[in-house]
Formats: sequence, structure tokens, C-alpha cells
Amino acid sequence: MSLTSDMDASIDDQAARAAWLYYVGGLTQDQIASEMGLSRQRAQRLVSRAVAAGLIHVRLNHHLARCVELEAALRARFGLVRCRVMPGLGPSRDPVRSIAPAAAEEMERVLAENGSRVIALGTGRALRGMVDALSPVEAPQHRLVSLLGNIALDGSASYFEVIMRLAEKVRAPHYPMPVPVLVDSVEENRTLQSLGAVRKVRGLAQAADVTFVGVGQMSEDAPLMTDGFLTADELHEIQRVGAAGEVAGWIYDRQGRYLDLALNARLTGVRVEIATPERPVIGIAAGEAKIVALRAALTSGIINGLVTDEPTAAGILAG
Amino acid sequence: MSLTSDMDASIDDQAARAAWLYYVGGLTQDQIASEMGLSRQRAQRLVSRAVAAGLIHVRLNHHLARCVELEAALRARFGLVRCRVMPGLGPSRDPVRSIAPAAAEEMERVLAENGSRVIALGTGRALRGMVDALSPVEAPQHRLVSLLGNIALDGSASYFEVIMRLAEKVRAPHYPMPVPVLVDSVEENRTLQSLGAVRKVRGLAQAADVTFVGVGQMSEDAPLMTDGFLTADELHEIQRVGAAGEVAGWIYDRQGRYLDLALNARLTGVRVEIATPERPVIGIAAGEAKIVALRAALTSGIINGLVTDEPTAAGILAG
DNA sequence: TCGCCGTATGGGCAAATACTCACGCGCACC
DNA sequence: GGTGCGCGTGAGTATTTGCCCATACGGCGA
Repeated sequence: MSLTSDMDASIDDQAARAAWLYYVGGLTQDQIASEMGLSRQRAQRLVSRAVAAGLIHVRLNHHLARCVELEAALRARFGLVRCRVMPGLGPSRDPVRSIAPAAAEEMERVLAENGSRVIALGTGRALRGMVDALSPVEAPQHRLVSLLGNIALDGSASYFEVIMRLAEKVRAPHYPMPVPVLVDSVEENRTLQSLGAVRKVRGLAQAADVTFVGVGQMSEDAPLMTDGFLTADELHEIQRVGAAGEVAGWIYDRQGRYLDLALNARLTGVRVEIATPERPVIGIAAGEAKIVALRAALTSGIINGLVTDEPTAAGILAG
Repeated sequence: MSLTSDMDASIDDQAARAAWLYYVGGLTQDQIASEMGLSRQRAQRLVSRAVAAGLIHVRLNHHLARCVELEAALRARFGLVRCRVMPGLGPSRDPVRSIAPAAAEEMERVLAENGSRVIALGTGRALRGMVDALSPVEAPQHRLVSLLGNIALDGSASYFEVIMRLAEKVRAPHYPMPVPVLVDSVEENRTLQSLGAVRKVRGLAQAADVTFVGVGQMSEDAPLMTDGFLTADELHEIQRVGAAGEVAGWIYDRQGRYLDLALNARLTGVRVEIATPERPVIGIAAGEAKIVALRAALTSGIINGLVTDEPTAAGILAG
């Protein structure tokens, strides 16, 4: 009513303002409607739009005893440098929802550092959730680098894009891996790897100060297969030789030792094997299906940091 | 005591879990109830308890265009190093509610730095709100120091305690100013100031890397008066000589120049005059009544950082 | 042991919120 | 200029939530 400037405000501005009044101000949608001169319906739509667009972030400020216990147990058993366990949301819900805010906090922790860091990133739904949950912060002092491309065999960019989104939020220089994840032949791979641009990105990724990766399972619902990088037959063959999980496309066994597969020669991405306390590799993953893959990666130290949820943490420790 | 605190802890745990499922998981209270094996009513109570206890933090990740404009204008006009303008909540709501989360973010920004910093703090409702809105972070590398005491003339500790609360949340060493805000005579003040403990805290405060202060108005509702540090007569006399506002008890005129008052000799706290880009002084304040005081403090650079709300920002710029 | 009092609990109900649907407007394509 | 499509809107409705109240439980003093 008195706020005439609302008239020309963009829809997102209005949504943000409505959500602000609703969540922070504690007004009802009726009050928001009269405050902003809208119908109650519209106020409701704005609020729900703001939530859907991720304008509103909710975080829990309380360390649940059970989660803290699991964190401590994981830290002790696998010598982790970072570990967060978030409450589960029940079996039918996407666990990414639960771990994304915590993963975002870990990322913010890195971004808040003053010195210039090289941050390497994998791909996947969990990392994408992390980036979506991240608060925009100006952190141009850091460099972001991809461990692998985001182009599938057929040329589509269906794989979850992480690095560009993140770079947009933090305004940092970024170095995507400018190649497909997987190529058709060893020769093609050799050609690509010899390119200066590729060599530069690889070099940067290998020198990363901190690395964030998803962890893929090698069961029937393996991301490598659902994303079209492996056929069902290939998957079964790889399962047969002991595949337990995969980080950035590189497949390892139940002890977390990378397998020597024909596939490897066609993978273009950087293999993660640098996890040390000074250069941590943080795994972001949760879900029943990923327990085996996570336990293996933790056992050999492919990852030495973990953000997961309660049932997954319990599952890892149960083995 | 341990038994009751265990009870409280487990109740808080339950509350946190319920709120997590509600806000992050998006379950209804019915679903939470069956998930956790409770009645719906209990689930509802847990969620509302979690919100009331501040276990849940909601933040808006969208810089409203109007607020961004105001921020830019304030930055440009007063050469601010930090500036946040949050949307207003309407005239009848407490503006502290609006600015507290943003102020908390500024504080978190400082706390997230790796190096050891000295953080000086004033008192007041706004700072208290900031601390309440702060996420607990372990930041033991920093030192927290008070600019002034929190004891009134009559010995009561009615002034809003900030430093202890903050120290509790971040587990940092803290140095409260161990004296009343105001003493009866110049001699008493001299005696107090000569104490080793006081000198040490003053020295630390003067060397602060960053300072957070509230800003008090000198109108009829001046905090200095309502908190019992000034009588109405004293206030009127000080108004007559041009008082515009006050930071940590030290009164300045409309140009932001500290006034030479008899009162000064009885003030025990540290006068803030160190604002530089390297050692910023951030003012946390909002409200119609504080516009004049804020404009003055910004003009002379007593503060070079600001967290306020939209109407206040507009009011400052209008003058 | 009894009765009182404070506190926690679940049922019921009114308010608030989310969802669905039909309509209307503008726009583009025919 | 007509027509169909898509988007946004408001009305109506189902669901969810917040609040009040009667009641049960447990501690405590008489």
C-alpha cells in the first residue's frame, strides 16, 4: 500500500520480500497480502515460489546427539579430517535434501578462507544440491576446477553441472574440464589429453587444496549406468570383477583400490588420489545404495572427509 | 541437575529432529508424528519449540533490488567498507528482528577467518539480537572484548549482555569490561582506570581488529535515559548542546564529532575512534528514531560499516 | 495416605495454508 | 481478424496447523 516501489519490483523481488515477511517477520499470508497490496492467493504463491526457487534457506542449529556420535565414530574409524552427519528424512525422501545444507556449510567454510585456494569439484546430484543450498558469497580469491567433464557420450550435457553454478554464486575464476567424460577410444583420449587446455585443467585439479566429490554406487542403479556411461552388460561385467563404487568415474573395489579396467583408458577425468589432511577430499553422499561404495572409499582413504545422513552413517559403521 | 539437563537435551534433540523433518524434509506434522512415534500435537509442539529456542535459522538468499540500491548508495556516500540493508517488516514490528540475521552473517564472516582476531563489542538490543541469531561456530582463535561494562549506576546488570552470550556460542576467550558503565566521580573513574585488569581490557579493545556497536539516539526515547544512565534533565541539557547520537555511551553531534561533556569524565568505556578499512567499526541499528544518530556517525566515520533496514537506510539517505 | 498443584498430553476446533479448477487476458500463429 | 495456447488470477475446497481446554500424571506437603 505505502510501498509504491513494489509496483515495478520483479517477481523474484516480490517473492523474496513475501518470504522474508513470512519466515523472518512471522506475518501470516493475509498480513503480507495487505502489506504488499496483493491478494492472499498471490502472497501464498510468492512464498511458495521463493521456497521453490531456493531463495529461502533453513538451517538447523543444534547438533543432535545421535549424529554427533556417528560423526565421532566415523572420524575415529577412518581418520577423517571433516565429518558431518545430518538427520535422515525417512526412507522415501531424497537424502540429498538432508545433506545439501551441511555440504554447503563445508563449502562455505572453505570459501571463507582468506588465502587463495584451488577447489576441485566432481559432478552429481549431491554436489548440485550443495551448490543450490550455498549462500552467495563473493570469493574471487579462489579457483574452481572440474575433475571431469559434463558431456555424455552422445554429446548431451545431462550430467549435473556443478562448477558453473558455483562460480556464478561466488564469482570465482573457474576451469571446467572441456571434454566429454568418456571417449570412444584410447587414441581419442590421448589426443584430448595432449591439448594444452586439458593439460592445464588437469594440472590444476591435481594440485587442488580441497576436493569435493560425489560417490557413486556400482549396484543396479549405478549413476554411471543411469547417466548412460555404461551399458547394463558393461556394468555387470565390472560388478563381477569386484566394483564397489566410483569417484569421478574411476571405479574401485571393496577395499577402495582402483580397479584396472579397460574403461579407464577411455576416461578423461582426473583420478582422485591425493587425500591428505592438508589436501582433503570431501565426499558428499547419502543413501542406502551408497553405503558399500562409501565404506570402501573411506577405507582406503580416497576420501578423508564425509557429509552424509544418519542411516547411511550407521550403515557404513555396521560393516 | 545432570538428569534435568539430559532431559532437556533429549527434548531439544527431539525438537531439532522434528523441525528438521518439517523444514528441511518438508513433511507434515502428521508424517513427523508417525515417523517419530508421537502424537501430532506433540510433533507440533516440538516444531514450535525448536523455532522458539532458535534451533532453526531461516535466511533469505536474495538481495532485493531495492535493498541493494540502498546499500550501494550508502557505500558510495559514506565510503563504507561493509553495508547490509534488509527489507523492513512494516512499521509496527521490531526492526531488530529484521537486521539481526544480517548482523549475524557479518559476525560469522569475521569469525570464519582463520587468523586470530580481536573483536570488540558494544551493548544494546541490536547486538543482543545479532548474537541470538548467530549460528554456533567454534572460533576459539579469536578474542572477544567489551567496549564498556554492563552494570548500571544502581549496580543492576540490566543492560543487554552481549559478550558472554557470544563467547558461549563461539567458545572464544572473552574479556568483559569489569566495571560499571558510569561512575559517580572523576576520582572513582581514575581509580578504576588504573586497575591492571581494566587497563588490559581497554588496551585490547583499542587494538580491536573489528568492532561491532549499536547506535543510540538522543531523542526523548534515548537508550541512555531509558536504561537509567541519564536523567531527563541531563538528557535535555545534552540535547541543547547538539547531541545527535551515541556509540558505547559516548555522545556526538550531528556532524559525528564527539561532544566535550562533563559526563565524559565519568564514562568508563572505550571511545570508538579507530574506524579504518583495516579495522572496521560496524554499526548495527535500525529504526526511525535512529536515523539522525546513524547519519551523524556515518558522516564523521565513527562507524564505517552498517547493518540496517530499508526504511532506516532510506531515511539516512534522505537527509 | 490423601489431596493439591504444576506440568504435560491428546482431542477438538477455528484459523491458516496449499491445492485444484475454471476463467480471462494477452499473445502468437493461422 | 479469428483461434488456440499458455500463463496468471481468483474462487472454492481440502489439508494442515495453532490454539484452547479437559484430563491424566507425578511430585510434594499436610
